[in-house]
Order: sequence, then structure tokens, then C-alpha cells
Amino acid sequence: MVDPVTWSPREIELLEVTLQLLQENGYDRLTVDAVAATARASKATVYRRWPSKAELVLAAFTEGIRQVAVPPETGTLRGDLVRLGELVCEQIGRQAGTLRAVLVEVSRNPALNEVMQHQFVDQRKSLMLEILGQAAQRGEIEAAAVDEDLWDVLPGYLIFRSLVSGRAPTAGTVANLVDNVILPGLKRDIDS
Amino acid sequence: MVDPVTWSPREIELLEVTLQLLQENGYDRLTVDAVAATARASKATVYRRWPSKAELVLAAFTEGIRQVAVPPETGTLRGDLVRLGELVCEQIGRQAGTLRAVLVEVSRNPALNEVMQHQFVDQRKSLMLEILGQAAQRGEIEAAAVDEDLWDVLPGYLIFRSLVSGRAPTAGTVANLVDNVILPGLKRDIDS
Amino acid sequence: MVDPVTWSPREIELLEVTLQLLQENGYDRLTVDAVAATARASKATVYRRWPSKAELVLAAFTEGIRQVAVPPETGTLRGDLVRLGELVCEQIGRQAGTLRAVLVEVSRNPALNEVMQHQFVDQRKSLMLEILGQAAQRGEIEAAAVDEDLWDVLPGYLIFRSLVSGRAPTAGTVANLVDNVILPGLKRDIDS
Amino acid sequence: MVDPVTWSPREIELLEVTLQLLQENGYDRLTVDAVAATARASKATVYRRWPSKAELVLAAFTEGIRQVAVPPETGTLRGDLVRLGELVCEQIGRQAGTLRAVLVEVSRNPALNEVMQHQFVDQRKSLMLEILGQAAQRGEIEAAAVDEDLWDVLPGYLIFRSLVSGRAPTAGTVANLVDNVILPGLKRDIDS
DNA sequence: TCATAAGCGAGACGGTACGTCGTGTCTTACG
DNA sequence: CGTAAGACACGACGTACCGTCTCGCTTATGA
Repeated sequence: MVDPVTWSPREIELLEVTLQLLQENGYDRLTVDAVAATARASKATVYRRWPSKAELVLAAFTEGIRQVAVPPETGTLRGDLVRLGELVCEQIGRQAGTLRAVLVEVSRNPALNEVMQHQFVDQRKSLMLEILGQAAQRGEIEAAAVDEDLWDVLPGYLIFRSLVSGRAPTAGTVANLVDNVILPGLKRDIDS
Repeated sequence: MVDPVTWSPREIELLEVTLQLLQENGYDRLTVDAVAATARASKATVYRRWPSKAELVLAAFTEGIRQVAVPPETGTLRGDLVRLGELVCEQIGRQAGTLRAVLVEVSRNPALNEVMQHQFVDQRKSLMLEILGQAAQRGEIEAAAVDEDLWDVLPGYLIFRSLVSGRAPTAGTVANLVDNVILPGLKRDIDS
Repeated sequence: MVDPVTWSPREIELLEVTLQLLQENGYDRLTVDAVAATARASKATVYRRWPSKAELVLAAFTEGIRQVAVPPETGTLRGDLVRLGELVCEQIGRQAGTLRAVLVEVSRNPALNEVMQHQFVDQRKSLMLEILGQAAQRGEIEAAAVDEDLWDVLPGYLIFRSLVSGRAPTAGTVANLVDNVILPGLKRDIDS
Repeated sequence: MVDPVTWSPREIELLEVTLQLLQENGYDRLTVDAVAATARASKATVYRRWPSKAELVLAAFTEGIRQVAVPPETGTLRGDLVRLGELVCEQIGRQAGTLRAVLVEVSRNPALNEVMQHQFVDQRKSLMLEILGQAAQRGEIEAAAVDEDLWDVLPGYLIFRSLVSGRAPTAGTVANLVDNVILPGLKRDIDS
């Protein structure tokens, strides 16, 4: 009960309540009883859809993330990258606690993991590759400079900063990161 | 009850049991009862030392991490960075599940967070800055190229890959990262 | 919704399913869902007729009991009493579990209690008094020997044996009871 | 966890709370949560001793019954029987609802049934046989008049009246029963 | 040499969340 | 309109875990 991606209004209501309580209380101070009571629903109604608290929370998190896919389109590579980094900061900043909790469950349940990869990782990848492709077309970088495996250094490091390191990234962090690390990497001398 | 860093043999035994069960079961399938039973100890014995499951697990994790500080000293910046990256991969790879679990607790408990920062972050920071300082002395990079805020892009991205993204980093990943991102960033034209 | 005593074929089907499941599972392992599913009916169909599980079960039980009123008519008081006792044993023996369950509900619901008294008690009373009246007419006993309050010692004790005591009554029990207790009581010296 | 017959003070406290709530609410309006809360105990504490609500209630009932074994000793058979009957009425009258509930469970669980028989039936049997033995010694009845199988007509009928019939027995009922049924049965002409 | 204490294994306890299941009400769609 | 199907709110059940606690037993020191 993880895939549908389209939820009924009642289900969306439940997920929103879950997200709300999740951000207020954190994962393990969140109780399914509280979700049900707040939504004036029955526990059975919740469990009918999501067979465990972990899956409920993952669904709520996934639902809370789903406004990503809009490509920045600022016209320059630097502008696109900075905008993308700021979007990542904004989203992760709000959901950091939730994401930490979700990671624990995801790492144990292959089904959840797959959903997570689709919802969270693959979308970003295609977005990033599109940005870089446009930059290559504009001649800002060489196409060969794009490393298939390292497409996610920008969002990945920002997420690391939000989740693991105690230092949440700021707009300055994003600008520095783009200017001092990402762009030099993309514009490096390919022969080296 | 977090800092001492020196534990009695009995305490080390408890922490090792904890770490073992933690890697087998994950954080929330780990029970303090199981730790006590496996170590043929009483729950009171555990709680006398670590006042909560979270602190027990953090201590076990910290104990399981504690062979870091050795500086690589390969003689070249690239060698040092690659070696450091590989060390990070190795450590995190083994402890990924544990680390994910610890993150949840750390984010809620400021005291744990502080310990975490000291044990896990600050040591790496000084190590990294030392590596970069030596490289600057050798003239491999300009001292001004070191961004105080972005010292942890290398380990941070690798940790992100291990914890969040489903793609654990390999030796190739580390080499690519150093060659295509980190070194270009450090050797960029400072005026730009 | 208890009295009608005449049920439609569909209703009889539901009651028979109820009785069947009741004897297989007992009262509280019987579920209304199971009744509906077995009868390929909807729960609403059940609840439209019997407003609670208790009333459904009582109706099923009453339906399962309804071949009582035939008076024995063996020609002698002893024959009538023995026959009556054996009938009681036979009926209660089959329905003991059901009856136990029904008792619990009946004691709490005055309406059910009233139905119970009519269906189960009063019929027996008039039957018993008729038997005794005929015996008095035949001169077997004195009419004054009949105690209005104690008319149900025979069936009552047999029911006790079936429901409460672990020793279900046999034909021998009935014969002994009639010969050694009931008849001596009815033929006692009235002046004593 | 049914046999011990001797309970710790804490267990007695739990059973008393159970009995209290049982008499106030009846079997199925009684909740284990309420028992635990009223006794300021944890549900686990209750379930550690009695593995289900049914066994808890049976234990409470058995505990609430356990002041029986004192033989009446009035000096005459009639006096002993009337006293015994009145004791039965008194005990059952208070516990009727509980007993009805217990019967349902007992009939399904052989282990409970065995306890029930020991606690509830066998004690009465030896008491009754002692009364009758003394009467035979005094010459009030012939020893041969005692029917081994029908020793419990007196308590059994009274229990039937309390549990099944709607007519709770009174002191007059007991006197009539002894004078008009039990004593005539015991003093009957043995040759008949 | 013994006692007084401190640490420990064992495990009961209060509290609380989990996930399941049953009742009785309700809605939807079909015949 | 009555019905089959089944979702729903409510609430109890029985389980499991956390963190606290009491109980004896063992060991280690001080008179």
C-alpha cells in the first residue's frame, strides 16, 4: 500500500494530519492513535491503508515532498544550480526530522526503499541531468565533464548538511558550494 | 554519562553486544532487554551507565567508530584525499544502519548532539584542515582556496551516498569525486 | 424485534446459520460478520431484523428450542415425568453452550428476559401443571401436594446439571430423580 | 495460572478490583484496562498472572466464593439443609451475573472447567454428604436413602432458580424445598 | 574473622503504544 | 425499496518495550 501516488481525499487528510503531528512531535512521539483521533478517524481506517506506522509515515513524507519536478530555467547554469540548491535546502529543512526517521525504516524494508528511490532520488536525477544538458547545449560546459555517478553532489551535500552535520545550509552555503566546488568541477580541464 | 571515552571491560562488553544487536536488528528492533540478556547482565546494570536506550546506542556507535584520527600522510594532496575518502566509506559502510538510527535520536537530544559533533565531526574537520594546510605548504593549492564552511564536502557527500541515496560509494566513486570535484574546486582560479 | 415467532424463510436461514456457528464456536467467538458471510448476506440485513448480536442469538436459540409443547400423555404420572425429564435432557444437552451464552445477555436486558420467560419457562410451567393436574384427577397424588413455587424442580435440576455442574444427566439420572425425589415429594404426607 | 488457590496480596487486590467491577458492570462491560487502572497496575501485571480476561474473571469469581466449607451443624437434618440452602442463595445471589459469565468460559476451556469443579462442586459435595451421614447416624434417615448421583438437588435447584429462571429463591423457597421435596425424598420408603 | 556495604543478576512493575478484531452504523450500487 | 458489499468510528484485546524498582546473592573492605 505504498505505490498508488494518488490518494483519495480522505487519505490525503490522514497524511496531512500525520505530517503535521510528525513535525510537531518527531517519529516516535507520534502515535497512530493520535493521528486517528486528530483526523476523527479510526485506527482501523489508518491501518487498512498503511499496514504499519512506518509505512504511514513514509507515505506522509513522500506526499509532503511532491512539489519538486519544476525545472528552474533561469537561463544560466549557475542560476539553475543555485536555485536548485535553495529548493533542496528549503524542502529538507522543513522535513529533516521526518526524513531522518524515514531513513531508518527505509533501510530495513526493500519495498519502502524502492518507493523512496523513485519518489525522491530518480526525479532529482533527471532534473539535474536536464540542467546540465542545457548548459552543455549553451556551451557553458563540455558534455564530457558530466560524471554520471556524481550528478547528486550538490543536493547530496546539502542534504548531508541538513541531516547529519549540525550545520544547516544557508543561501551563502549554496552559493559557495556552486561557485567553489560544483562549477569548478564541471568546468575543469577534461584532460587532467 | 556520555563523555568518558574510557570504559571498563564490562562496559565495553555491553557496548559490543549493543553494537552487534544493533547491526543485526536496527535501532527499534533492538531492545535493552535483549542487550542485557545477551550480555548476561541485568537491565539495571545497563541503565546505571546509560540513562536511556538512545544514549546506550550512541555510546556503542561512538565506540564502534573510534579508529579515525590517524592522518593519511601519503605525501600528496590527492593521495591524502583519496585515502580519507576510502576510510570514510569503510567506516560508514559498516555502520550505516546504526548511524541512521543514531541520527534520529541525536536530532532530538541536544546533549547527544553535542557529543556527536565532538566525536564525529570536529575530529574530521581538524584532520581535513590539516591535510589542506599541508597541501598549501607544499604549494599544491592556494591557502585562500580553502572554504571554511565547505571543508566536509568530501566526507559529507560520501556519507550522503551511504545513508540516504541507495548507492553506496565505491573506490571509483571516491577517485572520481576527488579528481572531478574536490581537486578542481581547490585548484580553481581564485579570482573568479 | 423479538416476539413474532414467525420468521420469513430468509430469516430462518439466518437464524440457522447463527445457531450452527453458535454451537461450533460459542457466543463470543461468534461474529456477526461470520453469520452474514456464511449466509451470503450483508450485516445490514442482519441488523435490520435483530438490533444486536445478543438478540440475534436469543432468536436463534428460541428458534432452536421450539419443539417442546407436546404433552407426554403416557397415562401415568411417573411415565409423564420421566418422559418430560428426558425431553429436557435432550433439548438442553444439544443447546447447553448456546443457553449459557444466552443467559449472560438475558440477565442484562429486561426485554430479552421477558421473552426468555415466555418462550422457555411459562410453556414448561403450564405443561407441568397439566401433568400434575391429570395425576390428581387420576388420584395418584393429592392436589394440595403441588407446590406452586416448586413446579420446576424436575426440569430445573436437570438444567442445572447440564449447564453448571459438569455432570450431564442421563436417563438413569432422570429415573432416579423422579423416583427418589419428585414422586416422594408429591406423595408425601400432607399433614407433616 | 489458575490453580494456586493462594494468591499474593497484590494478586488478591487485583482480584477484588476485578470482582467489584464485575458486579458493577457485568462481564463484557468489564475491561482489563479498567481493572488495571483501578488497581493502579499495568495491564502487563494482570496478564502476567492470568493469560486472558476470562481466566482473570474466573479467578476473581473463585476467590469471591471461597467462604463455604463451614458445615452448618444445627443438630437436625432439616436445620442443616435449610441453613445450607440459605447459604447457597446468599452466595449465588450476589454472584449470579458473574457466575453466568464464568459458565460460558468454563464450558469452553477444559482447564478452567477442572478448576471450577474442584472449587465449586466438590467442596459442596463433601459438605452435603457429611450432613447426610450425620443424619443417618442420628437415625433421621436411612443411609441407603442417599443417592450418590443426586446429592446436589438442593443447591442445584436453588442455583437454577438464581441463574436461569427469573425467580430468585427466598427463605420460603428454601423451607418449602426442604420440607416438600428434599426431606420426603430422603425419608421415602426405600422398598418403593 | 566477621559484618556492613556496594555491585550485580533476575525479573516484577507502571506506563504506554502497537496492531488486530468485533460491533453497530452508514453509504454505495445493483436488481 | 430491499439487498450485498464493505468502509467507517469506536473501543477492547493481548503483546511488547522502556525505564524504575525490589529482592537476594556475591564480593570486597573495615573493625
